[in-house]
Amino acid sequence: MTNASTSPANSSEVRTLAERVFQQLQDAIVRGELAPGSKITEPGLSRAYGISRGPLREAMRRLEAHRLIERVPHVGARVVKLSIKELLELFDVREALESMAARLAAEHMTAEEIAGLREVLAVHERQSDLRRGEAYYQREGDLDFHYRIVQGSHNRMLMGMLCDDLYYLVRLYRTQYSASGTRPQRAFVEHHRIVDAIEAGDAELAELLMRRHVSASRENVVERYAASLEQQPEPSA
Amino acid sequence: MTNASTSPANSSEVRTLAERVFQQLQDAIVRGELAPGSKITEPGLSRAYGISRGPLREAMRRLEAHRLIERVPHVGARVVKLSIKELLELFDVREALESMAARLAAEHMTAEEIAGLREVLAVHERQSDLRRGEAYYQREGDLDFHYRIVQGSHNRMLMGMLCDDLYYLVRLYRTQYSASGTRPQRAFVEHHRIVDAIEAGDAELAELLMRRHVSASRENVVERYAASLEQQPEPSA
DNA sequence: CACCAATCAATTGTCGACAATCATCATGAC
DNA sequence: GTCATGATGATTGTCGACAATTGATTGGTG
Repeated sequence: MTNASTSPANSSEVRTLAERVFQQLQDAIVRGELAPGSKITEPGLSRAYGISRGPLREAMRRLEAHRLIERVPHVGARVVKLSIKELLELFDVREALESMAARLAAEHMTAEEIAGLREVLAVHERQSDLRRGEAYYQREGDLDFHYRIVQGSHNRMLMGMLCDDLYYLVRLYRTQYSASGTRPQRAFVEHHRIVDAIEAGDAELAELLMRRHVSASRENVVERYAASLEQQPEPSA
Repeated sequence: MTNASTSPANSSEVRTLAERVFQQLQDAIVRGELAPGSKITEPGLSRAYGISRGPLREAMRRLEAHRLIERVPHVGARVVKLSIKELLELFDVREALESMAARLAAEHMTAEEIAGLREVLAVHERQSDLRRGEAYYQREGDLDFHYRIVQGSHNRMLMGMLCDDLYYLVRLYRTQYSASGTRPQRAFVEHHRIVDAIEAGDAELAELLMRRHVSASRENVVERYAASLEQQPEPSA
């Protein structure tokens, strides 16, 4: 369940129309149903979802705040299209925030939370054994892992930034660049070592390992991009 | 000018009503004109600013996204009131993001930007000499300093998070807790050392120094809070 | 006297319509 | 043929009104 959130109204009843259509749009964007860079128009979405423009505008404002769409006054809005530059920026921010999260998790995580974290890794491993090529569970499991560590930081501000904002961008990137299994086995051992450090209460080590983990993931993206450029050089736009 | 922002429409003409009232409200909250914790109502603000509820709701949505107000569906909104816990959370996030910003600044800052940074310190020093007790310029200068380093990171995502969101919360805290000169002289030498590291292109050192700098500021808050508790212990609420 | 329930006022959520602004396309001049 | 210019269509920004939900007040009861 990567859909967990820190916001109050979530899997429980969604009180307002704007809230519901926001979640629907968020999902549609992250899953790639709304193509990145495509223009979205208020009357169009209003008709598509059968609601008025009022709640829809509120939903779009929230999407803008979460950096999933970009708006220009009097012009319109389009779904974000992560450039390679922005993608690397995202990884730098993740490196900063997630390493801090790991450090705080090592200090504040409870025994139950650590047990749950180990369970995620176990499930993860089972699925990784069963279907090696199938990367979907791998990917969702990866986010689940990071999710739990952020939750373990017990820092609500950090949780909001990562779980409510950045992780949706990460998922968007994975669909946009159709990034399949991102170095599964290496990431796996790194995950284990991070949990070990957290369980040992070694904040500094947990922070360092998480930092390397995200950084390695970033380098992986750079390599993939360089390879894709070599194979199919894009025009010098 | 700490009012600079990364958003496109800024000091230039503000195109839309919602944008304008958003900035006005943001200013009013940060300056403490709207008391922390006070309830704000749509018809009330609508009358006060002489606009309809439509643009006002959009402005409030943006304020909510920036964590300056808290909304509950069907109930209402109130100005945020930073608890000591949330304040410390804010400092942890700042430590993570600003140390990363300093590191990136050491790698990417241009000669002109570094010169501008030194100029800020010089102005800062002059004012600090002139009026030692007067902390206002000190404070604004402090934010100016941090501002420029974040800009120097050349990471737009980082700039958005820190300059558009967190720094407004920092200013809100300073008015809310009426925090006067936060250890001016020590912070000053720390600033100088950070610039030295950036100018030398020593990313690791710049990161470490910024980290300590923010961490020390955090400890200062903890001490002040402990002292205030001692002097005037609050009920065990 | 304390506690619970129903009514009521106020606020929020939603809707449809009008005005302002912008992108497009066609027309004409150079 | 190319570029500037004006009309046109659509979209965004703004407004006022109605419906739904909440919190409080008032009245009654144990």
